[in-house]
Amino acid sequence: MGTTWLTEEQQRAWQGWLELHAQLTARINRDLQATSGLSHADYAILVQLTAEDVPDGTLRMFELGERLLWEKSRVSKQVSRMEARGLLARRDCADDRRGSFVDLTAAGRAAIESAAPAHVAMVREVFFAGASDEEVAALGALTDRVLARLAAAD
Amino acid sequence: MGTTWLTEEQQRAWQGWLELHAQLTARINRDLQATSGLSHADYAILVQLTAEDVPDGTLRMFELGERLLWEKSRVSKQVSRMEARGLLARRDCADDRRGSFVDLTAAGRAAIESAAPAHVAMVREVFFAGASDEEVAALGALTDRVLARLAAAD
DNA sequence: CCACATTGGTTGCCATGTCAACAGTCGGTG
DNA sequence: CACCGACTGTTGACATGGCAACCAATGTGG
Repeated sequence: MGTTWLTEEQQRAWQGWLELHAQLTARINRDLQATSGLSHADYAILVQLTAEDVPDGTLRMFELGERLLWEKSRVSKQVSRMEARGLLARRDCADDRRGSFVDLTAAGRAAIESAAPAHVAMVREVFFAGASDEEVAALGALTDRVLARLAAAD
Repeated sequence: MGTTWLTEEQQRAWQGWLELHAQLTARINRDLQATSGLSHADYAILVQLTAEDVPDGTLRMFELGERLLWEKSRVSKQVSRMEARGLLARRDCADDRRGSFVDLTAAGRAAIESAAPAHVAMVREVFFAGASDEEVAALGALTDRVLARLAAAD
């Protein structure tokens, strides 16, 4: 007996997933770049620094990494690029002399405030428009389940 | 009146999508790399060249690009890398002297035949295990709809 | 038949991501 | 206190992807 392959339905769903993944990422980056000059990675960092539970717009490098599930080197380089563009500022940590704070600058805040409405609108119009509550719930359930399996196998 | 944001449910679903996207991609690449030394991009190319409608394991460069929805430069570079590893071979096209065929080599066929079972098993176990037919159908419907919207807005 | 747009493919430059190595710091334990 | 392992962050080497410029070949309208 041979390998168990995917059913026809699964095959289509999986291909659809992969294609959607690629197309949506491309679209997000293109839109963000065009409307605000930000990459999706820039946007993700700015979202964290303007989150409700970050009232002062400041996080430690490692906190950014934990929140975004990014490698520390990725955070470091991303912050460096954004710092060079004036969106962020590094600040030494007095308590732990290894550490660095990342502060949102006025320019950074302006950038995400300018980018967010169009980005959110795009997500709503492309991703959620026409989706029933049941579909959204099903998607949520699927992602939670798959993420749990991914985490379990690590 | 302000911007229309996402509902709580949509917010969670969207964050879940983004995280799933990141985690699943990482997992796929790690697994493929570990079990067969292939990247997901390698695998995608090999899948096309071993597709049922490609009986001779040969495609033109541009056909690979169309099937995968990849930029031509991406195809070119990917093929170069795989050619250097002996998984593929380029062959000049007699009919159109600009063109190149890409031929699957024996090593390339062996590589995907060795990689596919574990990869498919992982997809089944992580992505589809525990999913009802309704969930798979809902996912398929969602991807089709979003892809249509993405295509429409281009 | 010729001028010109189009197509197929490659290349260079830049941005980004991973991994591994490193440097400095902290903290707990003997 | 001294040591050693864990933690924080940076860097360099390398792989990859997008974009634009480019070359060569094709085909098409006049």
